[in-house]
Amino acid sequence: MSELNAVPAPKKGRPGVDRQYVLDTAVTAFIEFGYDATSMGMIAERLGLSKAAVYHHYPAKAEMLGAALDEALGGLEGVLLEAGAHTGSAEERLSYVLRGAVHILTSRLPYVTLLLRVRGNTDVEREALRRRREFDRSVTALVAAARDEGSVRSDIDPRVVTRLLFGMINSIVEWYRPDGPESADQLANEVLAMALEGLSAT
Amino acid sequence: MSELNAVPAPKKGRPGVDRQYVLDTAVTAFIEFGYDATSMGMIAERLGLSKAAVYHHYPAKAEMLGAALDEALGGLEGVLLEAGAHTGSAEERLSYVLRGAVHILTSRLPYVTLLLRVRGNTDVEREALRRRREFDRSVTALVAAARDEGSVRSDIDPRVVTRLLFGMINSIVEWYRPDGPESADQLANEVLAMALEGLSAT
DNA sequence: GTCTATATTGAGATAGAC
DNA sequence: GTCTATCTCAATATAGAC
Repeated sequence: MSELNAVPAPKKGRPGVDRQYVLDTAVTAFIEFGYDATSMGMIAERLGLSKAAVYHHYPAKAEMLGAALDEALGGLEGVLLEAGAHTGSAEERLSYVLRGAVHILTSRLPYVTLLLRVRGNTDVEREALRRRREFDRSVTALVAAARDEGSVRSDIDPRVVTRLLFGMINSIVEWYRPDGPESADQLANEVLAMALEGLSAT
Repeated sequence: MSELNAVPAPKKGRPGVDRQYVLDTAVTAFIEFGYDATSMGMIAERLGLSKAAVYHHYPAKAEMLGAALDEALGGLEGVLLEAGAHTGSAEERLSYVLRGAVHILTSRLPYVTLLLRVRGNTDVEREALRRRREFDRSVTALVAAARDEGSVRSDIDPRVVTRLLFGMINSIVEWYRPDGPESADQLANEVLAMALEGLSAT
């Protein structure tokens, strides 16, 4: 994955920008102003280009969104695949998924941020929501398996548990900053601790 | 507070709609399509009125948003005031706030949903964010007090704890439906259990 | 690969009649 | 309290030159 907010257009040869740089600039603006409120003119201005030049790289605003959402979903689906390859207990696989989700969330922060704001008003958004629901279903199955093992509390519906867990995890995008005082690993440890053991003093 | 999605314009005398009905119709649309993507024309259409008639009730689209956000923030600030009036331990006051937040969230669901999507691009939104941050600060202080009491874990920064707690709580707006199988009280119990005790089987 | 210029659509908001 | 008609502005997207 590329660095977002990188220095201007790190290209050799001809001046101008590449697709990735256009995408990251657009994503940054989408997050700042919201997707709808971000005009192609604003993206063009940030790139130092005309609107028409932006359309040369992406044929529509919605395709930029689609490319960004695919980065986020691909990462999360990858974590699930890796967890499925493990041979340990359901609890171990669940922990792996939760930690992996935090990792994807921090390493692909802008893309996941965008994914979590999608509401499903266009085809691109609906397809992203479909993949996200599929991810949720898989995690819910893992929670149910861990409950059947006896390693996870059984007094709350696995669907509710999963939603609350990912409510906690996903909220990280609201405040985590890669240049902040906290490393991604440290954050993942704290999130796992809160999720597994809760708030109360032991 | 009024019922959202109520039956059409429950009014006596002249036909026509009142401010509250206009607001609730607008809020429902804002949630469905996003604030920016919702046009005054769409709101008018749902009301069975012309755009001009909508402007008779609210002088601007932003004022509808402001009124909705005030409903949400007023509720949360009220919980904080009530908690401050209690004389118990910090832990008890914190539990009261968490439970009260879940209650406001479910009883004023559309307004809180809107609040949680605000990004701060207009004056109305920035003012709402300011009040929300103030609320967060108060809760963080309560978490710190509970930690000093020894009732809350001390290995994680109170600010991180507060953010994760409200990440979990706020995520309820993404899936809770008042007509669903779960009562608001039952949900509050489950959320408190997950927040305090965590996921692991005891 | 980038530009200027423009076609086209729809937005928020207002005027003034009924 | 509601309407029709309209103003003004900005959006997405395209045409065609360089």
